[in-house]
Amino acid sequence: MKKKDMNKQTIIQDAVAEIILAEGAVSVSTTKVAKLAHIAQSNVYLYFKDKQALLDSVYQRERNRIINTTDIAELRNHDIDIETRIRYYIEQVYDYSLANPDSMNLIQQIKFLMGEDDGLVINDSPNNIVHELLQEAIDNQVIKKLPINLHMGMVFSTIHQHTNNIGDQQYPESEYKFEDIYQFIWDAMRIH
Amino acid sequence: MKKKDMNKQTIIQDAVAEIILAEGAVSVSTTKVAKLAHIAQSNVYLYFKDKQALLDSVYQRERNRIINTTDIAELRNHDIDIETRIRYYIEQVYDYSLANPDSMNLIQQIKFLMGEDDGLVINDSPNNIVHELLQEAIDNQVIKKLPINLHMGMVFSTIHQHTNNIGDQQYPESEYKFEDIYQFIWDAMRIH
Amino acid sequence: MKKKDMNKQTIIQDAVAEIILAEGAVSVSTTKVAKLAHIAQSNVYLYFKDKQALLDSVYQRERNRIINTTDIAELRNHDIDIETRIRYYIEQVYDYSLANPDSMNLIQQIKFLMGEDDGLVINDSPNNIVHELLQEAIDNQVIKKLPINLHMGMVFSTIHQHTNNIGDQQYPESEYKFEDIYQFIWDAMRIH
Amino acid sequence: MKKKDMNKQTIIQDAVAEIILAEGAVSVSTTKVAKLAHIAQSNVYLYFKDKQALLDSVYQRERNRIINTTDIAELRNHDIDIETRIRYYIEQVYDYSLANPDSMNLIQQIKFLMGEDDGLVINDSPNNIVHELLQEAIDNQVIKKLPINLHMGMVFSTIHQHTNNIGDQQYPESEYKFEDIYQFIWDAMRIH
DNA sequence: TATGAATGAGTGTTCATTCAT
DNA sequence: AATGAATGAACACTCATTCAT
Repeated sequence: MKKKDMNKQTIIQDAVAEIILAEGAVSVSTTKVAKLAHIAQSNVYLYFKDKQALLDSVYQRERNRIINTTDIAELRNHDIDIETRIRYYIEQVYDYSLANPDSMNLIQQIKFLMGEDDGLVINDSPNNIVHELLQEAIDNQVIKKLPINLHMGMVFSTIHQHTNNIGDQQYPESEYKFEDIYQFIWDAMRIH
Repeated sequence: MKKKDMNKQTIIQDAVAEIILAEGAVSVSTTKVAKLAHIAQSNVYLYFKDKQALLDSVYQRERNRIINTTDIAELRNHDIDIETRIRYYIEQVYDYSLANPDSMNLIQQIKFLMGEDDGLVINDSPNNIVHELLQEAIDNQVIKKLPINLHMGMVFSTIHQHTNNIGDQQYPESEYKFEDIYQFIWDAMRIH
Repeated sequence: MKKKDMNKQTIIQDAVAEIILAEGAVSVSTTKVAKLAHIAQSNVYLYFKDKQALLDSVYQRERNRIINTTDIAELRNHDIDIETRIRYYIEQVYDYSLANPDSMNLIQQIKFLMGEDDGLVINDSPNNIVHELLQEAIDNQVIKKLPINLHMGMVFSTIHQHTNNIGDQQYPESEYKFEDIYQFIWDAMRIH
Repeated sequence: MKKKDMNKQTIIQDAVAEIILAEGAVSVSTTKVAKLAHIAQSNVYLYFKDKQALLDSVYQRERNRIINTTDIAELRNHDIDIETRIRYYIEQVYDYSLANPDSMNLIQQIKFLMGEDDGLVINDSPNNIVHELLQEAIDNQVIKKLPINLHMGMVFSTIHQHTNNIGDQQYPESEYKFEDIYQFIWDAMRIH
């Protein structure tokens, strides 16, 4: 049993994630979580201050997964052409989203539950790098002078929609190449 | 009091809308609705079969507002250049969204609560016309051969994000013209 | 439409009876009754003081049906042999029960709801005649010296059970003759 | 306090039984049960899945009481004369009913609430033995060839009525001996 | 670390009844 | 005579959270 090695924290977080993906974030309750994690209900409060903290932690775990999976450092590498760096960024979001379709859904669900309405656009330090990158691109007149969250939101929502389409088996992954999606996004962003 | 003229149905729906916009769809409860509408809780069930029906009705009311506000018929007018029709469609979404920023948020919130994950993309008859339009555009090689919900999702999410930015006073409405937003969207869609 | 001739009282009572037979007396509510009778809920109170009065009236209606259907007078006819009169009484209960199986169930259901636990044994004036008859039979040492409600309860419960068995299609009505049932009952009552 | 030793399950079940006997099964509500058991209403759900499960458990508890109190095994002992075995069976029902008058009422009330209309005749394994016994008696022409539930219903309803009469203080227990009741029942069943 | 027991506040929903029209 | 609107009380059930052990 793999589960034996995991610590309880992780088991609980997994339960939360499972419920969110199956029934939506609204349906998460300590009762259900405990049942799914095979622990006592009160036990949840041993590992998490309250339900909010629990959801936060699941959210953060997913954020970290992204950060650890993707290579942000390169985005700051000014030796690389800015257009290339943006493409690299989009590619990473694309790869991550296809490899971890649930991850994006989790983040979206939790953000929605918490009442944040900027969709998948996340404002934390790793994303600040992206923010800087896009700001730089705007300043250098590489991409359109529009609010940065419009640029980012478009990247996320497009890729996420595409990933969900595949998950819903609307078409096979092979139907569209990265290049197709990238062209769509990049055409929007760039100055023609 | 304006409210005196309205019938109770409307008053209740307004209460629901108010709560959704202030606290999110998750927070809607018959208790709160009744309190805000200044009626007894049980009274809600005089006008709506159950909570689901209540939410549905609020959703439909918003849908109808869109349908009645926008001019779908023209989108089918084959005398008009297809590119112009798409531009016209985007313009309508843009105008509606700016004029009724809450409307989009209501729809989004209710859809989320009901567990539909295609965001603001709506699959009902008026939207089928849009669907047809975009399909025609794909067939005529006017826009990129990509899933239609990618095209539509992009229209909605971009405009909605922009509208929310204005609502959050991140910048004044005057900061960006329709043309700016349109260019962003259209560049993504069209074949270059 | 027959219903047009009936007065509302009757229509309402019919609705109550229908609900009781289909779902049990517990399920009777003014809401359901009104819906089934195609009248406004408040209208019920135009014809009946309250729910209790409504149920009482349905009960009484059934009682009267029995009284009007059966021939009690003969039971007091001392020109007739007492044993014959008892047989006649049992025969009448039997005939009525087979002809109106719902009637007995209605009475039973309503009595249950009202918390009277003497089953189908009814203590009102027409039954007092039966009571007298059986008392006379005890005094004359024709039937066993046992509480009269034991005698009566046995008559009712046996016949009612038999009727329900037929209703449940456990066996066809033809399977047992009145004589079979009568023998069972009479053997219990009489002194051997 | 005796109650301290009992576990909560039992306390709750007792509360249910008390309400049923005092006000009828219809009156059982989690609110009342909790109040009587001196616990919070929500606490009921700690011990019972739902109200149905609660009622079932009270029913089963009573069934088990009967099963554990009575001696069914002997009824199958073919070394004993069949007539004697039936008498033994009736005696056991009689003894149990007098010793536990509430028990029968509880069972009757719960069965009625659940919409089972075969009265006190119970179709579970211990009663199958009685069923077998009576079938055997019919086959051997010891008792009348009538539906078995007519035989059993008569045993139960007669004894139960008698017990209730005593409970209602219509007459003292001493007024009638078992032999009197038995004769009444047995005369009905047997072939003369 | 772990649990079961406990609870008050809240959920959606149904009910019998009243009243103005 | 008839209705629609209104309501407070009750219902079964779920929840997040606390606490003693």
